[in-house]
Amino acid sequence: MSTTQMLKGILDGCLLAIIKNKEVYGYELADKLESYGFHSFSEGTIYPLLLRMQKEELVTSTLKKSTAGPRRKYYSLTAKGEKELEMFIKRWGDLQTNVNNVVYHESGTNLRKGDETIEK
Amino acid sequence: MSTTQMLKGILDGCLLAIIKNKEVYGYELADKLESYGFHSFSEGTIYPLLLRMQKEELVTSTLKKSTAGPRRKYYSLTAKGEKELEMFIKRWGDLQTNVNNVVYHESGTNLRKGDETIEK
DNA sequence: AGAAATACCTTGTATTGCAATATATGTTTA
DNA sequence: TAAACATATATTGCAATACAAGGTATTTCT
Repeated sequence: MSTTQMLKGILDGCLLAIIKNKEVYGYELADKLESYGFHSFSEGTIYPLLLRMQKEELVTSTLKKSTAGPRRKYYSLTAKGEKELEMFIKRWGDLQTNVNNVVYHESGTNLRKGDETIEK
Repeated sequence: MSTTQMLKGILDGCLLAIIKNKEVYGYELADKLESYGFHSFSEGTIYPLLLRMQKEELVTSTLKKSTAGPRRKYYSLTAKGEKELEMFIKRWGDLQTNVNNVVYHESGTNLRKGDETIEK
């Protein structure tokens, strides 16, 4: 049981959320994720994921010149990608609810996690 | 991206939490998880997981007669299992914080659980 | 005896995070 | 000029794990 395993299938949604917020390029995403609290991600994780998401038409990419270094491939969400992000957020909310139900021994009928505000 | 993928590495912790709460047998766990809000789980998921956790000495098992059907293998947490559960709960808390940070575009500086200092 | 429900286990497959490695571009420094 | 370094993308192979499919054994009910 490791953090790596717990991330499976969740990282996609995180990337979609970041890309929706602002056009980003792959190499940038590791730092971006770190700023959100994650440990930095391997490029061997991020690039294959981006290529897969592009193949699935969730994102599009455009090459742009960099101020320093080779060209960057910037990613944007497609309409399909936005839809996928919405579904991810719903599934993520359900997962949080259910796991917290288990951990704190509550029944699954009450406690809706959907519409609460995030407190700091 | 599916719910299946999002469960990877999380189901172990859920089973540990359920077993800690009350001695249970494998076949019972599918229903148990459903009562907590999950869709029911395949036995092909649960049994290998229980065997693995026993091999790792996180749980112990004892066979008991059933009122109807073959004997049931009841599982209990070991001390090591309780420790593992605690670590899971911490990792799960961190994961929730970080993913919610990403989804709602907050910075990761105010960690809810970790209290760990982030270097660099 | 036969059928159905209960209960456990094994095998093979698909998915995915990641280390290791490769390749290419631009800047800085000796 | 060349060497060194940082930036940036991509590929390969491995490990972990949820799960469908299939199998075995026990008890109860007709």
